[in-house]
Amino acid sequence: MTTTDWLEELRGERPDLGRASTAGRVADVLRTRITEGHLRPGTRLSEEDIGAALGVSRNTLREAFRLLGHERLLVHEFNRGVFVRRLTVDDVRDLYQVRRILECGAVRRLAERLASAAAPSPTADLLAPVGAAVEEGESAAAQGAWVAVGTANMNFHQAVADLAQSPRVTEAMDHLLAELRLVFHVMDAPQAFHATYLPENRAILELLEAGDLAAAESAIATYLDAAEAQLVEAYAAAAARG
Amino acid sequence: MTTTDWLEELRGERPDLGRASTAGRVADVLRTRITEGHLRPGTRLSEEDIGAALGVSRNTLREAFRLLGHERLLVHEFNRGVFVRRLTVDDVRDLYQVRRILECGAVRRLAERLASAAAPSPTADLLAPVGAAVEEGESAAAQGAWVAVGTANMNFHQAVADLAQSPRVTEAMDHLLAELRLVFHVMDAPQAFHATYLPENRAILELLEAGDLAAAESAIATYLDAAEAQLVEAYAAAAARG
DNA sequence: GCGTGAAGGATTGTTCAACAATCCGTCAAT
DNA sequence: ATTGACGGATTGTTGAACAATCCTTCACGC
Repeated sequence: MTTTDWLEELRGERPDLGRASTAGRVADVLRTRITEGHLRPGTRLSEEDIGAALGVSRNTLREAFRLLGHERLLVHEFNRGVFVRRLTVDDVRDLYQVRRILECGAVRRLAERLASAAAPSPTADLLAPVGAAVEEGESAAAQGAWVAVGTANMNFHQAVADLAQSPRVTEAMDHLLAELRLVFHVMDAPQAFHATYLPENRAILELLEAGDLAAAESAIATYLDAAEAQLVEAYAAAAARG
Repeated sequence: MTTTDWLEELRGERPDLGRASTAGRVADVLRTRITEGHLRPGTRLSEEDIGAALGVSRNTLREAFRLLGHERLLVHEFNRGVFVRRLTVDDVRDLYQVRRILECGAVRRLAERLASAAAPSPTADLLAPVGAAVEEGESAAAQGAWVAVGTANMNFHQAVADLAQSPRVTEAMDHLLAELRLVFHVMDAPQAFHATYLPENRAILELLEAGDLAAAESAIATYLDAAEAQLVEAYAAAAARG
């Protein structure tokens, strides 16, 4: 192992060091509680109450709110406070519109990169995260761990977007999926929703492994269309009830 | 005009009402100075100095910094302060990677929407902003207003991305172009750079108007490849000098 | 000369307290 | 039922204070 390897490894741990910010840690705590559904959409987050509960000052808490606001998990209404975001049906449609562009675009860019390199199919290490997510989902389903099935499904699509090998696409997809979690917790049975699409994930993986990226892209598109339709219907019904 | 029309119009003015925040206005001021090149990349923004100059407290200024940090115009280094972002060559490549996905994706989504509606070509009002940006650029070039040529070019690509009719894509493209402005100000002659591509913009517009969206998408892709190559070369040279 | 380490100043991180501005619910009046 | 005024509660913003950290300088020893 050379010196530059050492340094390169250390670079990877730099983000952990920067985590010392109090506001960042507060944001982490709130983010988890939101994405895991303990804080329902529409809930108002009182500066005083939460500040007292977490033992941080209002100013620091405000910085945490800003962080989550830009991730679209919170909305900030002037002179009224911050609320856990409540997504409209139009928001859900838009999220899937962006997913179509991002996920299909990632596969398409990968295809063009392979074409210019005269490679027949993606290398195994590129697809490793995708395959891992597929198996993670299947084994979770076998054990009946439905929550884990949901996160595995998210990991799968995150891995697909990561095929673009673009830090900005990765981050955008990360935020996008966090937003989508807001929707899932309003539904009745998000478990069944995710389990439905496990076979499709494997089919997409196999198309990617076979190097038929055009078919994979098209499979993702139809997957997203179906998921959007099902989700919009279920969400509209849930929203109508309250 | 019915009552609901009135109300719908008013909804569009809601964002203007929320603009009363001091931190938001401070962020606006700083954003302009950064994107217009008055604050060079790498510059450190002292909390005390800027707070005194703008007449706001450190806490408020911090909120403004946080806002711009999430737009990637500023970088925040713990215990060291905030700096105007200095983009690496890899950042430039990534920005163009995302542009390819977003702009081409927007056209592609538009094509699929037209196909499902059995429409031969996009409606005129959809392409109006694109056409306006093209003419804006050409008339600015005729008058030698090179700065205006640059903004017109940005408007063109923003308009292309807006074809996706997705609020999130619009916002992402907005932030992306703001980031790119950081690069242009480091170059020697950004004017000539933008002027080169005026004819291409018109060609893309005509392909869109003709309804040949596949050709338009491919034209955008080659445009972006060329622009990226030229920009990366110029930027690397400028970065090497200092 | 050169790398090491300590002292000092400057800047940021965080908290606290205070006041102004704004919103929300209540209640009375028309 | 709508309007208008009042009062409590919450947020917006400020200023000051202290701890933690970084950067510079300078002296020291090899």
